[in-house]
Amino acid sequence: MAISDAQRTALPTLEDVARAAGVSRATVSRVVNGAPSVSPELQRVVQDAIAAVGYVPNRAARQLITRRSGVIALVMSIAPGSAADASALDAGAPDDAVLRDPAPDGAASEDASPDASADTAVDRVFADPFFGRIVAGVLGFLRPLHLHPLLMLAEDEASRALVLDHLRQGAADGALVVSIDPADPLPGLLVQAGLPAVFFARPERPLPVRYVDLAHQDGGRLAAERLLAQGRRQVAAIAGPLSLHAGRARLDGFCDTMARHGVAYVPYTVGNFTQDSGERAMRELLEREPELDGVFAANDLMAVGALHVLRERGRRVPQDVAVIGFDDSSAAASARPRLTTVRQPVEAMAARMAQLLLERLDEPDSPPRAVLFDTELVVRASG
Amino acid sequence: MAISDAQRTALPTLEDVARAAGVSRATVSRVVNGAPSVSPELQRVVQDAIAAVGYVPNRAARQLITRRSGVIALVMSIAPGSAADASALDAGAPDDAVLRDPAPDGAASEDASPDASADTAVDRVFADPFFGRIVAGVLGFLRPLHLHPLLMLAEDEASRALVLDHLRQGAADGALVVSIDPADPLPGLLVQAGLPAVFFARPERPLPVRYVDLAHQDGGRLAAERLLAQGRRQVAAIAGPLSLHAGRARLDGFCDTMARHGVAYVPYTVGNFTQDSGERAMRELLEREPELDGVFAANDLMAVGALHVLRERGRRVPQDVAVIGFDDSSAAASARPRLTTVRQPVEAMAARMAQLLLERLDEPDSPPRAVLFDTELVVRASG
DNA sequence: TTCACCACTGAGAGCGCTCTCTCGCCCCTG
DNA sequence: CAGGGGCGAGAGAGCGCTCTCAGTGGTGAA
Repeated sequence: MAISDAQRTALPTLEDVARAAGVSRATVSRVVNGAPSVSPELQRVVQDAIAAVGYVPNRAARQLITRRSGVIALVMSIAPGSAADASALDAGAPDDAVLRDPAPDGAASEDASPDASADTAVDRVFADPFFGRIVAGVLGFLRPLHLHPLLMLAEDEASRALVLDHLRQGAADGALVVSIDPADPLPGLLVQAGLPAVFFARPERPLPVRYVDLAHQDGGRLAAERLLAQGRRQVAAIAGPLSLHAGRARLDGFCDTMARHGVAYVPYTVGNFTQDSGERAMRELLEREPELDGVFAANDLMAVGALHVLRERGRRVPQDVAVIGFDDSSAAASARPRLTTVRQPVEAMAARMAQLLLERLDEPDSPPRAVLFDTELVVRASG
Repeated sequence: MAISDAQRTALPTLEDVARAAGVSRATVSRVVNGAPSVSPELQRVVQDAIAAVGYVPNRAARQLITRRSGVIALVMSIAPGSAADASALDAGAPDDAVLRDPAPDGAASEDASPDASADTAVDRVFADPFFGRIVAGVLGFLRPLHLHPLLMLAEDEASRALVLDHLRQGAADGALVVSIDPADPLPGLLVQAGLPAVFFARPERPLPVRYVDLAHQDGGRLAAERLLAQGRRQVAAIAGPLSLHAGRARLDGFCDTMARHGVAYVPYTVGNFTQDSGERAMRELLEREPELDGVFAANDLMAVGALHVLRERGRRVPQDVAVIGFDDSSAAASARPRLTTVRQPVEAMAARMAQLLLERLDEPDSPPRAVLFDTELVVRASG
């Protein structure tokens, strides 16, 4: 990895600007950084000189002394063998067949896929609409502040160490961590290293950290109330992994509310938040409870899977069976029938997460705080 | 934005390690950077000292002299009023209704969505599965090299300037640019500024740049051949924006192949790559050609929209009408019936794009090159 | 008039690292 | 045994910036 010499042709420095403007380096620096006290005339002169020589400040030099990089790490943390034990599933439908184009007609095309991507946990993370929403939320908040997120992935011992090192080296001023594994050691490591971090969803093991989270239980309640209001009494649930707070709480909220209204028995199956697992779960539930008239899935992807199976089995939605999802992801609106779902304001949560980190950066000694977001029921056609 | 003083408690520097090891700063530096010539004993001593004092190199100091940040910018560039003139559509189905939870039961929850995100072009970009695939591909390639992508968004004059400034300031060594607007000035600006950049898809206006792209036309041909092989002759197409090369070429490849096989008339409608536009297009096509028996959509999202409309209209897929999509995105596999589609190896393309950038960084004077990827037909159930 | 006090600007010391240059040492050769 | 070559290590000069501290000139109060 050589040095990019090409246009290293001596970019202008503060010194150059100072010379051009006939002032000192310090004065130019003051102007560049929103001068607290530089006379208007000099300010003009310096501004002109900056424009004339085409000066841009060198981030590295600035960071060296200010100890601020102006970068925020966005860490997607997925430990292998995690709650998403989905590795065995969905590796392409069995009926898939790839017809390779035998002879590209003359074009100098190159088939350059060296390490053909196996469909790993990693790919699944980025394929989930959840990821895009997080990014959109973070970016929306950071952009006006002229900050940018550095995307990092932690999936094993090595990459976790790398993330920690990068942070310690000052590659970023702090980390926004989306951890989707209850046994993930990263949160603990970050705290231990004293690195500024804010989490999406509370860590599974209690830690004195800042985080944003959702009133999951309440979401489950909303779904239950909706089904109850429709007179559904033979309901079932497709839960998320019970090792995750989100998985347990959504289910609990649903079941508790049902129980409170006299529906004591709520059969459920555990999925892993993928569409395929939703399909499997729905099949199993129909097997067990052929008469069911309502289903609550702990996320939209699983709900969509349930929708497919119900259609395949000739059940009409919502006439025969009502289906309620969770998240209000893009999948909910594009499903047919459109999915009634419990909204999780992911973008707003992600934005808030970023805001919490900046607060922590500005006031290192402020006590850790958490922000809980409320859910809403988005009523569409499925239930 | 004050300084995070908390643990600024004098991180150990090279100097400290040198003292601890009883050697000079230079020697420690050599060891840290894969010493070309340091005696094994000394190496051991230094390594131990590094571990003992808990040293991590300071990136800023290093970057200041090496002029390498070890960061790659990943720029999503969307000019407003672009090909995706989707602003008018899909802003929530009209039948949506939000039931706000009136009284959260006591919990100290906070409804903190200050700038409630309007569904902007930005959100749409990140909601598209395409984005996740790009990220996954880039990350897959960069990660083993211990490099990280800095995510930037360029959507208007101001943010474009910001991206350019950041690059000039050395926030990143180069840029990977995904530009989804034919009129986007960013590619030109980057070239003009002499900044290292590689593009996903060729710039609409010819520029001497590196890029990866797809044999779009060939993909259209594959789709046509598939339909022809099934004896479909009343075919139609849902095209992408014709202002984009991808939009035109996919359509051209499809129509040309049809023509070559005696199907001279191929009605088509232009969509904007969203599911909604696919639905609208399908409705229009059915209106115009009630007898059609095959549809080629320029991407999977639009194909899924077509699927919905066909079902709604009582057409069986694939018995009555065959549907072929493009991209082989997650939407294709999760649709019902599963979507036959032309695969675009986005992950591999993104990885290659990153590789091209690193090559450019290593050899600034190497001539711009492009890499074209081939398509494949992925046969599933829809056609 | 004198002195304290601003308000503004300049000088200079580093931030932590890399890299060139130099030096010392050992080994090989004539 | 002297001289040359090569290798390993140290010294020191910055990279471009910020920030403290000192200095200058002007003003108002004593």
